[in-house]
Amino acid sequence: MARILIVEDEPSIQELIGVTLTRTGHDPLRANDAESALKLMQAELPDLVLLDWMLPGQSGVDLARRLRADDRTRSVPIIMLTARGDEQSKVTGLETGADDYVTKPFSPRELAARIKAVLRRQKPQATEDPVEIEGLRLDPATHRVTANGQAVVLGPTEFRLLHFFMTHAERVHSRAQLLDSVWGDHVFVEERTVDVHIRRLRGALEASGHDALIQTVRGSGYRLSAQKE
Amino acid sequence: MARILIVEDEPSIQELIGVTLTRTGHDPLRANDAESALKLMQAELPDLVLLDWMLPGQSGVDLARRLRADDRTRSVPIIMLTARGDEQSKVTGLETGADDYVTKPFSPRELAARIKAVLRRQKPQATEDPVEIEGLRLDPATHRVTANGQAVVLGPTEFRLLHFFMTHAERVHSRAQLLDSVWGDHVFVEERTVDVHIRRLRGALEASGHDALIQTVRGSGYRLSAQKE
DNA sequence: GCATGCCGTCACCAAACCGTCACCTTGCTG
DNA sequence: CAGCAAGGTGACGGTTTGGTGACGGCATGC
Repeated sequence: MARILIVEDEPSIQELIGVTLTRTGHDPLRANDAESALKLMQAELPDLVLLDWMLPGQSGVDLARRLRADDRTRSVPIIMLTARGDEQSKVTGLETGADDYVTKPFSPRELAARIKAVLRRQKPQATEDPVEIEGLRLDPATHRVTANGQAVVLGPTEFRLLHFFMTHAERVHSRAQLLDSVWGDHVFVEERTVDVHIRRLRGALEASGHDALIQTVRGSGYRLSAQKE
Repeated sequence: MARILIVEDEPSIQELIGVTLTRTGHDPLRANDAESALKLMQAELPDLVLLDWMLPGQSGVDLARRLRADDRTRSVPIIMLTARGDEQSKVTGLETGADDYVTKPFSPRELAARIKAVLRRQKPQATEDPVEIEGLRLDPATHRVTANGQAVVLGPTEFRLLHFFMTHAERVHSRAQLLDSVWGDHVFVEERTVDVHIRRLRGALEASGHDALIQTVRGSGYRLSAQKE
């Protein structure tokens, strides 16, 4: 149903993705590098872009930036394919404005699920643009969050956690969802680990003057909310 | 809880997995090779398959491919057990359609965690839409009920109870029906417990300005109604 | 090698929530 | 209007859930 552009230089992976997409009722377009991807998009905008982190010539990150900088392509959601375990790239990737990440090696089912989720999330659109809430500002380059001139340094995990909250504010997220979105697929940690990071993040935010930004919804999870209740 | 099929020719490992599964509240089925596994699945589909990479006769990889090629078994998630940790076999494993892999030797804890993760991903979030009625707005995404701009915090049970009332408004529900729908059919609690929760819910709604929304029908049960009578 | 920082896990504590009961109020029936 | 049945309500332990401090492991940098 949906037109999905695959930008991936490795033929076998491109093929695997293509088959998966077709089987789940999508319409795959293929490109091997950034240039041909751009050319394809000139003709008609796809509904979603699957973008490999590493590409020959221009990297996937650069391409993502270009897509985000162009008014015409800004609204097209992007899912990044990245090798796993690279903390730095995960954080850098946040700058590019990708909507989701899938770490290689990935399962076709996992990929399909995330595509579905991103496409569904498109409809309400409206917000979830840049990261700008409550005077909070995230700086991916330095892992810092500045608030009221007060800057606090966060650990990588807390940084990604806060970033996720800021791009999905007001909604309640279960520990499972947070593990999925912030820690990533294929990682196995206890759900209670989320609690601890929430606590550390709260501590950091508090130190920067913001209080009670992250609320607990008993039995359901956590939420970042602008208004205290 | 979940029926999990173990396909593993080594008895000691099969036993270890079986114990682990039972301990984590699952229901293990066992098969020693691909053929008996297929036969077992003919009878009833399991919720998940734990598949050894190496099997006598037909390898686990082949079995995975066969399961993925068959419409009937395609939806069953697969976790691969592989002896070697090398990246290549992991990639291959996922290409065959496995949802995750665990490398031997594995810790029972890791296995349990991955099973949980895969099963969790199977049923995605129930993406419930907000329900709105008579100035009341109940939004599962934020887990909030707002009335006239006033947000009220509810406990989990009260939340489910109100949700049920709002999606089944204007009808009278007996305590038995409410226990069935809100608490679940396998829970054993006194019917009078419903009364108490009704009271708590009424209190919360009253605090938000809404009064007499939930009416008592003597001898029959309760009803949520827009117009007061 | 040693120090540092981050992370995941655990043990323990506090608070929230829940089911039940006892007792009171309401409403129906004769 | 007496008597009874059904529902309302406040209180109380028990259980579950989340908060928090501490600890060991691992990686990184010196």
